[in-house]
Amino acid sequence: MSKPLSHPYANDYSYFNPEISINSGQMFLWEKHGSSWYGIYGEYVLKLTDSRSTTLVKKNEHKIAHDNGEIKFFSFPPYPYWERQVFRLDDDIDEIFSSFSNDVLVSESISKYPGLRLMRQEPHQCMVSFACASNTNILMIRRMLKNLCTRFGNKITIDNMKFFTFPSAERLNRVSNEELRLCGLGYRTKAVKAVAEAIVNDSLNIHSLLRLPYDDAKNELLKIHGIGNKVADCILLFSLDKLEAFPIDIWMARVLYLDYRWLFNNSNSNENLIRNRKLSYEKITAHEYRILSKKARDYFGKYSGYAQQYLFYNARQRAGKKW
DNA sequence: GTACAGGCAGTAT
DNA sequence: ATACTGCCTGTA
Repeated sequence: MSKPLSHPYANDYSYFNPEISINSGQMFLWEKHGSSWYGIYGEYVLKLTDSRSTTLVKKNEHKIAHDNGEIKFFSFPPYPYWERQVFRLDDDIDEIFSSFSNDVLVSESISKYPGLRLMRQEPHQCMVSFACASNTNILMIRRMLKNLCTRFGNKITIDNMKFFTFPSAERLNRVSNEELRLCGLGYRTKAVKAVAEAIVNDSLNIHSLLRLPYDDAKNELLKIHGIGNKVADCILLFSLDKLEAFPIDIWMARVLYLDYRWLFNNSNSNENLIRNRKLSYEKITAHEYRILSKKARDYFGKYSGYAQQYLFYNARQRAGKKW
């Protein structure tokens, strides 16, 4: 599944920072207890303990998937070397970073937030998560997803704490719309149901989506009710290995309009687009999305998604947001 | 009360 | 093709 680690930091986990990566808004179901993070990854509960800040690492009855020096990685059930998969340690981070060396803001953000990385999510969970993400805020998304897990997931006790795995597509597809709605999904109920149904009847096949090129995979996703441009790009970037995806939410639109205005100065029609925008609080139209997306992806290149993550995090920090 | 939050689909131009 | 509008829900 994962390539062997070949870059210079292959055995040095200090170059990525789980704390900042988990907290950068791309993931929803991770919680910190003590010096450990616990994350829901489909049917798994992942745990990492940063023993750099503590002298004692608590031994427990769960299988140690991997123990690599300063940060210890566990999972239940066992999932050996999940950190390589989830934290994308198979990416050539030096090549990725150097591809942005001409861009001041991304380069600054890379050195300003050391250890921030993209994370690779479980695809079904990622699809449902972002199907819940339209027109709401991150706290609400977390709540909806936690509700889905506690109602329909499996309970696993770790370190005397209860965790609930993410409900499978089969399970969600069997659940009635009324039951789903009780999780606080509102009108997103239909979207979640559509995702679950598409996976169960195989009109969405994760294996083939992984193999398809970006555009084709995106077109498949867009056929699902509740999945539009932004949600599709999030799914492609965060779970289907399409690093050229560049999700544009309201925050990224602000970044593009404020910090990358010059990108749109070439053509007159794009000038109008910018001038007509009152300020950066309007919702993004489909037309706008297409133009912004093309410009950004042409400019940032095949690792656009990484640039997006740094710019997004920087914009949120700049605004003093704490999720 | 009412504005707002990591968009989207349906409908009208 | 592009623009306009309503929408679940909880919080400020």
